[in-house]
Amino acid sequence: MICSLNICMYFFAYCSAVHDQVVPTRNSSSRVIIHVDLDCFYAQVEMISNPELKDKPLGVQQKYLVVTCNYEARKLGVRKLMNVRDAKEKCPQLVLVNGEDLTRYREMSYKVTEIVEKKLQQLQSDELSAVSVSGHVYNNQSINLHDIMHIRLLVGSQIAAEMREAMYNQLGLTGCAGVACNKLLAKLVSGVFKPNQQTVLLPESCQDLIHSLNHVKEMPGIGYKTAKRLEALGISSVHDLQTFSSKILEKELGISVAQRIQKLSFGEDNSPVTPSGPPQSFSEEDSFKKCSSEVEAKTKIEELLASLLKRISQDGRKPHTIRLVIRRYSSEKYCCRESRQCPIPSHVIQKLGAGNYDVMTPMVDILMKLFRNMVNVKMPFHLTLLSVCFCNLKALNTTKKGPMDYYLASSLSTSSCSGKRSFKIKDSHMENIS
DNA sequence: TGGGGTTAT
DNA sequence: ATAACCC
Repeated sequence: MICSLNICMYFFAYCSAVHDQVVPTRNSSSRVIIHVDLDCFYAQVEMISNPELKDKPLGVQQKYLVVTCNYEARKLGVRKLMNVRDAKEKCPQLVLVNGEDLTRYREMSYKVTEIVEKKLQQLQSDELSAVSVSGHVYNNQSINLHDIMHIRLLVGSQIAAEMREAMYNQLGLTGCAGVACNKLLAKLVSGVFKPNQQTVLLPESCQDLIHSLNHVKEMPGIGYKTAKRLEALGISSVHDLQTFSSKILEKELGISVAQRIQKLSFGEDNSPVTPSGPPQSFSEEDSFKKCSSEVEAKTKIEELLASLLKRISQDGRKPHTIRLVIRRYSSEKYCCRESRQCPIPSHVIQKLGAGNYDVMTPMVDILMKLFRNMVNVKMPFHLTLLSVCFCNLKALNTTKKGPMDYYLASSLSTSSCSGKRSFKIKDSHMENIS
C-alpha cells in the first residue's frame, strides 16, 4: 500500500513550512503530522558562528529584552522574553549577543527549508518499514501493531528522526519533533521532551495531553486577546472551555473563533498544512524610547527602507503595496499599532529592478505622506516604533502586456498551480496490515 | 516586550 | 485598507 504523509515544520520566528497533504488513500481523517521546532533557533545560530559561546550561558538580546537563550542559560534561570536586567541578576555570567539584525537567522532559515525539501524528495525512494518507534511515546503508552493508525504514527516518528538527523548533520542544528494526527496535537506533543528529542502521540492519549495544559492560554491558536476575553467569561482551564455553552461562546467571540477554539479544547483541529512558500511580505521595524519630530522619523524611515530595498532585490519579486506602521507612546501596557498603506506607483515599481535610478526619493516621499496622514506633525507626538512593510508581492511585472506575456504566463502557471505536492512513501509493513 | 508574519473584517 | 492576532 502506498500512503502519503503530511509533514509540517515551523521554526521559531522565521517561519518556514514544508508540507504535504497526509492522506492515506481514502480516509482523509487519519492524518499524520510531524511538527518540528528548532531549539532556541537564534541562540543556536550564534553558537554556530562563534563556537566559543557553546558551553557558556548565552542570551540573544533585542533592545532591552533577552528574546531567547540557550539551555545553559535556562538551567541558570534565564527565560525567553526576559528583561536584560532581570536576566543579568538571575545569571551574572550570562553572555549577551545582539540579535536585532535578523539577516543571519533568515539565511539559516532558508538553508533549513532547502534541506527539508531535499529530504522530503528523498523519502519517496526510502524504504521505511517501521515497526518500532523513534524517540518517546507520550504517556509511555503501549503500541498496538494491529492498529493501522499506530503503525502510521510510527512511520512518522522515523521520518521525524531522519529530518532531525539531516538538519544536525548538514547544518549542526538541533530541534524537537512531535508526531500526531493533527497540527495542534503535533505541536503540543513536540514540546513534551526538550531539548533535542521527539515524541509521538498515540490517539488514546490525546485527552491526557490536552488536559496537561494548565491554562487555555497555552493552547496554540489562543493568544493574548482571546485568552483575556475567555477569562472575562470565567474560562481558564481547558476543561472550562470544553464544557462552556457553545451558544454563549459564539455570541461573545463570533461563530468562527468560538467554534474553532472550542474544537481545539477537545484536541480537534482539521486545519490543513498549508504550503507557505516564500514570504508574502517583507518588513523592517525598529523600536525606541522616543521619536517626536518629523525629521527624526524621516531618518529612521530611510534606514528601514534601505534595508528593505536590499532584501527585496535579492528576492527578485516586486512589491505592489507599501505600508508604514507606527506605535504611539501609551501608558497602558499593551498599546496598539496603527498603519497606513497605499499602492506603489507602477513607474516606481519598474525602477526597483533595473538601472541605478534613485528609488529612495520617491519611496520616502510616499512614506512621509503616509506618516503625515497618521501623525499630526503640528501637534506634539511621541512614537515608540516605526516599521516599513512591502507586501502584495508579484513575481512578474504584469503592468505591461507584451507579445511574450502569454508564453511567460502559461509556463508560470504550470509550475505554480494547485500548491500541494504529494510524496509517496512505500511502507511494506502496511501491506501486511491492510 | 522584540522583530517579525498571516488572517479576519 | 486597516486592525487583530499569533509566534
